[in-house]
Amino acid sequence: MSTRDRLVESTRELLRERGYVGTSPKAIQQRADAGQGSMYHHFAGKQDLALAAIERNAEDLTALASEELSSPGAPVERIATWLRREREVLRGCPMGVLVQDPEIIASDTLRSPIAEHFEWLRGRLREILAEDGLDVRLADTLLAVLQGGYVLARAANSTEPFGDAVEGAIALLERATAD
Amino acid sequence: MSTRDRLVESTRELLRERGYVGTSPKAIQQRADAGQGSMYHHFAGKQDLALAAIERNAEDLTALASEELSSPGAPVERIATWLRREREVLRGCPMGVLVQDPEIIASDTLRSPIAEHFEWLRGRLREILAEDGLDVRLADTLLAVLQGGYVLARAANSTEPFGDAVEGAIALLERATAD
DNA sequence: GTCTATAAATTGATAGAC
DNA sequence: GTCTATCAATTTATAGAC
Repeated sequence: MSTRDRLVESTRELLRERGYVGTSPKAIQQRADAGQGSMYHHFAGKQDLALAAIERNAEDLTALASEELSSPGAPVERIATWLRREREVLRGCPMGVLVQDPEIIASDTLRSPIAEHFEWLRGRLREILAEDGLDVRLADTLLAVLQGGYVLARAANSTEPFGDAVEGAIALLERATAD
Repeated sequence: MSTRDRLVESTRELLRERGYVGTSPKAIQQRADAGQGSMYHHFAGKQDLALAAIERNAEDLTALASEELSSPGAPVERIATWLRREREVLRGCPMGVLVQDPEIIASDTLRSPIAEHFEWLRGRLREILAEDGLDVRLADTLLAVLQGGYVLARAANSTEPFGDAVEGAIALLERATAD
């Protein structure tokens, strides 16, 4: 992996672990085993690195969700497959955590790619819900269950609330479909 | 308001706006119009202030939810009242945002009061769901919808996803009750 | 491309006078 | 109780040699 790539991967990890405000250029360099000069050669600064990390996050997460949501099966089955994907819940959602960071929210440059990712997911879920004639607002409900599940799990320091939240939502959805 | 109280209120605001990592003692003092010496007289340091702020958050939020969830009306109606309470969505949940902060998650002292608050809410919701014979796991689903709604709203810089998530959840719940 | 030096500002306290 | 001084460490770079 190139120095540049190591810097981006290091930033992705640190953003997830410590947020944007809590991540220092120095920490990024150390984890990437790169020097100060090297980092500033490849990137203009902290924000530039964060942008690259967020864009790579978006690519990865879009690819995963896209595949799950397009698999064969009934609409609700595909949604359940996506919701039940194994996640490192206690580490937080790579995108969701960022949205709580004051400096990311204050910067359209950094917030936009995150907003676009959620917007894409929402659109894809709406299409699938519409196949079954379900209320398309449920796209936001399902996304919220996932993001909120992470929050509850971290508060409790346990993955249990995440699992319960997801299973509860799937059960409600199945009942709504059985008409 | 006493200097001590102003310091706590100042900390509550800053924790919500900027998180724990992003909040400096200096900023707390300036917003509270208190000097350095004054702050360190009343509190042992940043963590001590955060603890006081979190505890006051918990008191306020518990009082609000307690009242809404105990109002007259059917179980699902009471839950809907609580979910539909007007919130300053784009400012984030005073408790939920904190849970994404690396130093709060790393400190049991700071995380515990937050965990207890969610635990209390979960228990209260379970009691209410049980009244209608509903799956008690839905307590976590509903809490997650709320917390996730905040996340989606902040990502989109719009309150719309929050409203859709909540209304979608209420609609599902009403349908599940109509048996 | 990578390295070292330098730096102004901020962070989170402590010390001691009033 | 409140104030000012001081401080070691960190933050986020920039400059310029190699």
